[in-house]
Amino acid sequence: MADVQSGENLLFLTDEQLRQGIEAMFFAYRGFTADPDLILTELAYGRAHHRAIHFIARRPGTTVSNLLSILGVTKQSLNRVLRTLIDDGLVKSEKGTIDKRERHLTLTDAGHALEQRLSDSQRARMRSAYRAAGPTAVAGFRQVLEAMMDPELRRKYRAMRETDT
Amino acid sequence: MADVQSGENLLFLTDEQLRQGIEAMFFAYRGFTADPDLILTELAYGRAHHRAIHFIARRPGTTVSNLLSILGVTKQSLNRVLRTLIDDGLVKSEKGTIDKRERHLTLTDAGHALEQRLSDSQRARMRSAYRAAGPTAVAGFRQVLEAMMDPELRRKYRAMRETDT
DNA sequence: CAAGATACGTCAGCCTTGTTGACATTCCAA
DNA sequence: TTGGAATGTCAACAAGGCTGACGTATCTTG
Repeated sequence: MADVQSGENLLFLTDEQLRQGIEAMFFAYRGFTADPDLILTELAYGRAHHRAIHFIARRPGTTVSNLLSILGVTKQSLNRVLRTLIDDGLVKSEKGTIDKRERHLTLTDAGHALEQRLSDSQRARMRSAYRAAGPTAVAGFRQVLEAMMDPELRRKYRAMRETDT
Repeated sequence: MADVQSGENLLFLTDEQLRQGIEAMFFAYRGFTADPDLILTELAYGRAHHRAIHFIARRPGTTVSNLLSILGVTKQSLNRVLRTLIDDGLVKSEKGTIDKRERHLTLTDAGHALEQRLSDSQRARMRSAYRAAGPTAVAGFRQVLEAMMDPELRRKYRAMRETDT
């Protein structure tokens, strides 16, 4: 009985099941990025710009180094992207008043407009996937994704949730 | 009553919930690729090599054009990767016997060895995430991911599952 | 059989986005 | 006042996408 039970419960841990999960992640991520990518291409931006815009929108006034720790890229890489966004008038960078070394990043009106377009398109797909799968599935989806993150990123992810739901 | 019910059922569709799902995908995908990336870096390969190896292992004897349709890249891009894998003796390319225009791709022993290393490391994380979240969550995870795919890729994903579970 | 389509390879060049390394500036804090 | 942190920037490089063009077998079809 214990054998049968554990056998049944662990079926989802076979190598085959795991591999299917891996492939599902691969294919789903393509869908996940497909819609914003269309908009970005049209504007000669890339995913890096999207990511920066997303997290600046999420945390207005965030600093460069905070953004770096979330995105996990080098400052040179981020800076190149920020440079174009600032020059194009989508992002505003302001010296900190408390700590004047820091730059606080916010979206301009144009930045907000683009952010809205991008996240609308991405949310549309998410919404239809959520709707198709239902609330229980969505809860499971979130649980597995969270368990898959590196601890450090999970911490950041959760912190981002708490502060402003 | 109908209002309350639909309100409750649709809570998982608020913009905030959707955005959290989007961020979860972003952070989880980083974890998803982190472990194989370590191995690949050490061998001077990239994710593109991993993807090719994965799907060749999954479908031994697959053709170049089939791989192209799964990976969604240009033949030039794939060819660059395949070239190095063939030259390094990880992949074997053989003219088709029925249609001699086709090249059938298989892994060599060395190719299998690397594939094993890569997928072991990726499955380990998957397994621990699955274990932490439990079977119900995993079912939901898979459902949402499938619903998120482009229809064409969902077709390919399902086809890959059916043929050899 | 001739003509067109298909599968594949390859050359050349371009872009985005990541990397390392080096160096300057500004400013906080001990 | 001095070390270190936060930021910006220059330069060079690589992976891995892309387009366009061209060539060569090999099927397929009229």
